Amino acid sequence: MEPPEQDDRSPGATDLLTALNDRQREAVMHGDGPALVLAGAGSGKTRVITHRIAWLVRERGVGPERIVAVTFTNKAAAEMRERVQGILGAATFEAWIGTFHALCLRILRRDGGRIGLKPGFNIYDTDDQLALVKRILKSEGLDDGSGTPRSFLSRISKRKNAMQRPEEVAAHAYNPDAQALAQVFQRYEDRLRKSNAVDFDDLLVRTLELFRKAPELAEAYSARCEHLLVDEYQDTNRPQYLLVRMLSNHHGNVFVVGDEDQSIYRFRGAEIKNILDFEHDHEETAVIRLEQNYRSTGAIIRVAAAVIANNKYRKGKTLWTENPDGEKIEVFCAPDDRSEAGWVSQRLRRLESSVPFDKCAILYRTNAQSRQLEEILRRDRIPYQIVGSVQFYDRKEIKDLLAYLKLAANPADDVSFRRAVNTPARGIGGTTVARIDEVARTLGLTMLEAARHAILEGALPARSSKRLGEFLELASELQRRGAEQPVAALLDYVVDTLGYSGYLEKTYAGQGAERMENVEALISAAVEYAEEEGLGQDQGGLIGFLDRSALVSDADDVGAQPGVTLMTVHCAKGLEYPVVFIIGMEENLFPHAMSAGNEEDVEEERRLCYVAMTRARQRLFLTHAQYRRTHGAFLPSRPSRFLEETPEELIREIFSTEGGFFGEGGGGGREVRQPAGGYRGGSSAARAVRRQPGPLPKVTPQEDPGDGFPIGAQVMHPRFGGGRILDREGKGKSLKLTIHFSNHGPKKILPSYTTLSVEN
DNA sequence: ATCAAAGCCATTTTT
DNA sequence: TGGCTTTGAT
Repeated sequence: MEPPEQDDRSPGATDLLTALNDRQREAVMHGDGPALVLAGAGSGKTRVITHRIAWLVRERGVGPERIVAVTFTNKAAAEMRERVQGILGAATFEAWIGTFHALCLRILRRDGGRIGLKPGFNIYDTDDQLALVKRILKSEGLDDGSGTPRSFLSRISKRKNAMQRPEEVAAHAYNPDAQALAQVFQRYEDRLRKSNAVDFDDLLVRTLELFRKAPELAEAYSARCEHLLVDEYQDTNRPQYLLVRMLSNHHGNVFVVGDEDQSIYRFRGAEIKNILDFEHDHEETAVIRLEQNYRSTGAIIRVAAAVIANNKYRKGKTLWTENPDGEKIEVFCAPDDRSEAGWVSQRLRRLESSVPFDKCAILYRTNAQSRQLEEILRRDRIPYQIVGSVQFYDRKEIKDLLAYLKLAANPADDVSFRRAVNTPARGIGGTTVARIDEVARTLGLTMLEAARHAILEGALPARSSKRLGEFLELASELQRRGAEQPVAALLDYVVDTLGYSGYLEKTYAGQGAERMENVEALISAAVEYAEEEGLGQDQGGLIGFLDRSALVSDADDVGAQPGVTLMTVHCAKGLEYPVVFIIGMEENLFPHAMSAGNEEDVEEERRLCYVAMTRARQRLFLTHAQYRRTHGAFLPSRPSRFLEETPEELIREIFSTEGGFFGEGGGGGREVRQPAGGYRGGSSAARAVRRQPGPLPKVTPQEDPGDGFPIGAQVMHPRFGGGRILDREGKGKSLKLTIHFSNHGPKKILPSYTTLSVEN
C-alpha cells in the first residue's frame, strides 16, 4: 500500500495522488455527484479535502472561484487554505474557504438589503445578546422567577435553529412558561431588527430567509458553487444542513467529510442524523470510509475503538493502523483528586527527558478540573498553558472599545449605545438612560436619535444634557472618521479622547497596565487587518474589522507557548499530541452527571471520550480518583464506565503508593458499575421552593410611631408594588422597614432612599 | 456612584 | 468550595 508517510509539506507540483492510500485517492478523485466520506480519527481527512480541491483545479480544470469549502472554525479554514496554497502555489487562488458563518456574513453583506438589513449592520455576540435579553425581561416584568436571561437566550437559540418564528412559538404556547418565552423571543427579534443587528444564529437563519425570499439569488449562488465541500459534517445543525442543500442544489456536487463518532456538539444544536442520513437525502451517494489511522499506536487505536463500539447510534467504522502497538495504556487510580494531579505532574517529570512538555496535553471534561492541576504544576515548576479560558475578544476593555466602533458603524445599535454611553463613567447614569429609552420608545427612535432629541427638547437636567452632548459629539466624530480613516487611527482617537489608559489604571488598580496591553493588542490587530486587506491610509475598513472581531476567536493559536497544554476535551478536537493524559475518568464526571439517565447523552459522552483518546499519538494515560472535592463537598467517586469498556490486555493499572487514608484503594475500579448517587441531588428543587414569596402573613396593626410607618400598614413601593409593613428597626433617617410585598415577598426597605406611600 | 457583603449557582462552546 | 452577580450600605 501506500507511503505511510502522511506528510503534506510539499507534494508541490508532483503527483497529487501518490501520497495517498487507496481510499483517500478514491475520495480525492470522486467525480460529480454527492459523496460521503466517513473519516475516522487521524485518517487524513484534511488531507483528502485539500488534495481534492487541488485535484479539481488542476486535473479537472475547475475554476477555483467555483469551489466552496466550509469548515466550523477559522483555524480549520486557515489550515486548509494554507495547505491548498502549498500544493497549488500562490497563484491566483480564489476558492472560497471559510466557516459557515463567514460565508453567510459575506452573502448578507452583499444582499442583506433584500431582507431589511441596512449597510453596517452589527453582529451581536453573547454579551450583547444577554444585555438585550436582560433589558427585555425587565421591561416585560419577567425578571422575577421565570428564568435567567441565559436560559431564555438558550431557548431562543434553540427555536431559531429549529427555524421557528416568534409567532409560531406564540401560537403553540400553552403554558405560562412557553408564553413568556414567546413574548421575550418576539421582543428580542424586534429589538435586533430595530438595532440593525444580527446574532450568530441569524447569520445562518437570515441567509436562509434571504434565499427563500429571493429564490433567484439562491439559484445564482448555487450555480456559482460548482463544488461544495463540507468538513466536520457531523457537527452541522439544521440551518447548516439546509444551506448545504440549497447551495448544492444546482450542480449537486456535495462532498461531505465527517465522523459520526466525533459528533460532540449536540448540546448546541448539532444533529448527528445529518451525517447518518446523508445517503438517504442524496441519491446515489458515493460512500467512502477512511479507516486507516496514521496518528496513533495500535494500543491507543484498539482501546478507543473498543470504547466507541459500545455506541448504538452510529454507522460503524473499524479503525485500524499499521503503526506498532506501542506502550500499554496506563490507568492510574488515585486516592483523591489532589494525588491524581500530583501523579500526573510526577509522570510528566519522569517523561521529560524523552518527551518535552510542549508535546504533552492534559485533557479534562470540565473547566473546573483545571484549577487543582494548575496549583500542583506550579508547585512542581512544570510549565503549562491553558487553552480556551478567557478569550481575547471577551475582555471587558476590548468590548468597551469595540462598542464605540460598532456604534460608529451602525448608529442604530442600541446595545452598543448603552454600553458606550457611560463607559468610562461620564455621569450619565441609569436615570438619564431610562429617560432616553422612554423617548426612544414613544417616538420610535434609536437611542442615539432619542438622546439628540432629548437634548434639543431640554428634557434632561442641564448637567446630564451637557455630558450627553459631549458623548454624541464623540459618536458623530467617530462616524465621520470611520468613513475615511484606518481603524487603528480610530481606536487611537477613542483611547485618547476617553483618557482610556487613565481609566483602566483607576478602575483596575494594579492591572491597569496589563489591560492596556490588551488595548494595544487590539490596535495592532487593526493595523494587521489593514495590511492584510491592503487598505490605504484613507480607507476605513471599519465594518470589515468588526466582522473579523466578531467571527474570529483566538483559540486559533493553540500550542504557541511552551509547556504542557491543559484544556477541555472539546477544545482538543482536531488536535494531536504525542502524550495525552485524560483525568477524572469517573462516573458523573466523565460521563458527566448531566447526561446520566439519557442514552443519547451518554453516547455523546462516549464520543467525547473517543475524541479524547484519539488525540494521543504515542502514550495515553487515564486517571481517576476515589474521592473528589466537588462544589465543596468531598465525596467518593466511582471509576468511569468507559474505563470498564477498555480491553484489559491493553491496560496497565497503577495504584497509588501513598495509600490515602480513605481506605481500601482496592477494587481497582474494573468491576464497579453503580454510579455514586446523590451527586448534587435535589438541591435545586429545594431552592426553588424557598424562593416562593408565600402568602402575606397576618400582622396586628400598631399605633403610628410618629413617622407614618406603623407596623401593619399597607404601603405602595414604586418598584415592588403593594405590601404590608412587618417590622421596623432604627429610627429617623436610618429607619429600616421589613415589608412583605404581595408580588415579591419580604424585603428590607429604607424609606429615606425611596418614596413609600402609606395607604389610609 | 461606589464598594463591600451576601447570595447564588454551578457541563461542554464556536461563530 | 470558589467565582461571579446581585443587593445593600454609605
